[in-house]
Amino acid sequence: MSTLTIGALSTQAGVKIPTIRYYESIGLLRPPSRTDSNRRTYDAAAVRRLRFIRHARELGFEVDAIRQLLTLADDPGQPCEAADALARAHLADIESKIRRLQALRAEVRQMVDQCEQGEVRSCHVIEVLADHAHCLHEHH
Amino acid sequence: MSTLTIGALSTQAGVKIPTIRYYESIGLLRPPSRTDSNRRTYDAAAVRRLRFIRHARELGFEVDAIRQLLTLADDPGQPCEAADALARAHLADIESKIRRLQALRAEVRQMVDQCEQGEVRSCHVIEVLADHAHCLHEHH
DNA sequence: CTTGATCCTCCAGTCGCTGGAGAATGTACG
DNA sequence: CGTACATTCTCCAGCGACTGGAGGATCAAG
Ligand SMILES: [Zn+2]
Ligand SMILES: [Zn+2]
Ligand SMILES: [Zn+2]
Ligand SMILES: [Zn+2]
Repeated sequence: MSTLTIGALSTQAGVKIPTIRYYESIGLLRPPSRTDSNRRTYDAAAVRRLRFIRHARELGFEVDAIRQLLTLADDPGQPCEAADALARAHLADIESKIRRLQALRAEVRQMVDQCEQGEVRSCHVIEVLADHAHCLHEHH
Repeated sequence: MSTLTIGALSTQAGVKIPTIRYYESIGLLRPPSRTDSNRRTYDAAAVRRLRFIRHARELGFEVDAIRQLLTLADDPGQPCEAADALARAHLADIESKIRRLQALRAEVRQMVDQCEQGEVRSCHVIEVLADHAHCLHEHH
């Protein structure tokens, strides 16, 4: 029955100690048992749960989505529709972020490319920023 | 000499009133003159400056970079090197964000595609989240 | 027994806004 | 001139997802 200190959990899951406490405070991690001197003690299930959370965060899922995914993961008999819907929504979100960034990249690239390394007075970077009419696309 | 109320400035520049006050508080906009009853009064230069700020924000520049860009724009005789460096740095930032998002897209797409709409027990979405070893790439 | 590592709680800061409370003006209409 | 409504003022709290510091308690090793 190996129990872990918060420091050991932190190392095993690759999550900083204040972040672990933060996850507990927002209800992502259940409050663990405590020693007589009030220190948190974790078990192997907590490591799995925290790794799940960290991995989902690395993949860009928001905390609220992770909360729902954890609820589903806790109940393996259910249909996985809801989980897949969350993942698809996240995918759509990523794709829209990519599109936006690609549009920005085009604008900023053009600014940079057209600069002739002269005075600020005639610098294309400053000109474009001062007037959206110089942009390639109507909307950003 | 037409002076503008904060509401008129807000309309002309497309920036909300609390945001204008916020920009003033962080030193992006200079404190404007005031009426006898303490209301802010703006001129045409303020409209240009605020439009510049808003456009730079839309293009993703951070406030700190905008502060530097404004300082440069105020001094048109200087070489534009610094402005271009800021723009290039921003471009590099956008590009790295795009790369990261494309990696995430690949992972999440794979999760979604491999789901067979069964039980949570065997759902690929949940499996991948629980174990990074299922991921396509080592690092996210 | 002392030192240094680890842990506890609480609170403030990050970034770029956004919005609400409560009070003071400004403007328009009758 | 009064009244109603719109606009503005300042101050402060909240978003999301942490991060880190202060100040104090406790643990493990020599
Ligand atoms: Zn230039
Ligand atoms: Zn533009
Ligand atoms: Zn599934
Ligand atoms: Zn992974």
